[in-house]
Amino acid sequence: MSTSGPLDQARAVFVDGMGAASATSGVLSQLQGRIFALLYLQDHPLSLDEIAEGLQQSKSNVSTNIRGLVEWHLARRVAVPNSRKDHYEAVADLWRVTQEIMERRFRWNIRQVIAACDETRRTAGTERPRPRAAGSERDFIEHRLEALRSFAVAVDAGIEAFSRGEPMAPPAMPAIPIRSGRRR
Amino acid sequence: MSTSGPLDQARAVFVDGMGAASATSGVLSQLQGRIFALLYLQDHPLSLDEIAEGLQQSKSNVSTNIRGLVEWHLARRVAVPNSRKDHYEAVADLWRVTQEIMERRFRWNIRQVIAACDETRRTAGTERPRPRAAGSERDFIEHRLEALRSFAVAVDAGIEAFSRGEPMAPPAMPAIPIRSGRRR
DNA sequence: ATGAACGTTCAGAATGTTCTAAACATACGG
DNA sequence: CCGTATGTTTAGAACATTCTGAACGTTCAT
Repeated sequence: MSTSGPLDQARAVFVDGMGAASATSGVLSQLQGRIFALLYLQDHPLSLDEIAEGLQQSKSNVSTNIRGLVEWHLARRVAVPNSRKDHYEAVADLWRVTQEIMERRFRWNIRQVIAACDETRRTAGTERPRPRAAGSERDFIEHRLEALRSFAVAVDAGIEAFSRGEPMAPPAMPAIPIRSGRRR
Repeated sequence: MSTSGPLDQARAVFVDGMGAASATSGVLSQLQGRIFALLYLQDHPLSLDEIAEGLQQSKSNVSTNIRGLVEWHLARRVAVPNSRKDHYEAVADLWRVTQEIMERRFRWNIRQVIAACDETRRTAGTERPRPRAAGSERDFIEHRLEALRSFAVAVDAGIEAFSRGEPMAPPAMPAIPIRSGRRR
């Protein structure tokens, strides 16, 4: 068993650091961050058991958490020739992944805000044509809702620009030699 | 007591919607979102008790949660002339607030990633000059760390651009009549 | 000084999340 | 068909977060 060469030690540092970052990211759990980190510094796919053993977690916990990673397209399940086990590798194209997270997490979130504004306006506006003397207060609310809504729309557009377009030199990741299914 | 006009009903919808959005934002708790929503649609500051009553929460809970809102500069504590109570109002300049959140939350988070890369590199590199025959693997790790690091730096710069500069028409919020310290 | 009006802190209850081990399901080699 | 190897589901334990009411400290009017 290859216990703790200096490279494994480095991996441990990375796993901890990325785990901490993930825990506060609002996107990934700490464990998902740790799994990703472990995979990311590996030049070959790892099996569930290897991951579980490397992170000192139960297989079932790794299994459920890795599903999230695969859904976010941060990891990929790959077949390894002479093994029946599932193996996983980190996705190398971080830009693509980031786009996806922007789309599915942040834009979705900001659209919740937009939807809240719209729904509120509908409630405030069409409840009755002019139920009682509250003209000015109603206008104030309308104004604030419009302000928030247009702001949210602007942010949404901004995220889209950042995500869809190529805002600041997508790092390109020039062909790392991954050797996706190797072994033997 | 002015229980549930159509405007209050609209506020309730808004409070729920923003609460839901906040709960998944990774920045604010649900209750913080609800407090902000309540304040945002009010043309005058509210006291702790008014907030607590409006949201059906204990004063202490509102007290602790509102502190976070004030720290994020989403709400402001204001003095109201003839009352000893603290009063709070929502901040209207959402752009400013968003900048702050970008800075303090997202950029800080991405720098964690950068720091993790750097620390890992230090661990992998200077542990010993060349401890044993693992040349290629070490290079692979170095390469991946550099890829992630430069990506993170690019994203960091992107957030800064989005935040510092004026990316897409900062909605401007043209002078809403707030009547900050009104009453009587 | 005294007491009423406030906001905050704190201990514990209520709720939610994360983790484990065991049961279960599925495929595969004999 | 079996039994073994494997991934997934599930029940509940461990842990964390959120909420409440009571205790506390401060301020202010009397």
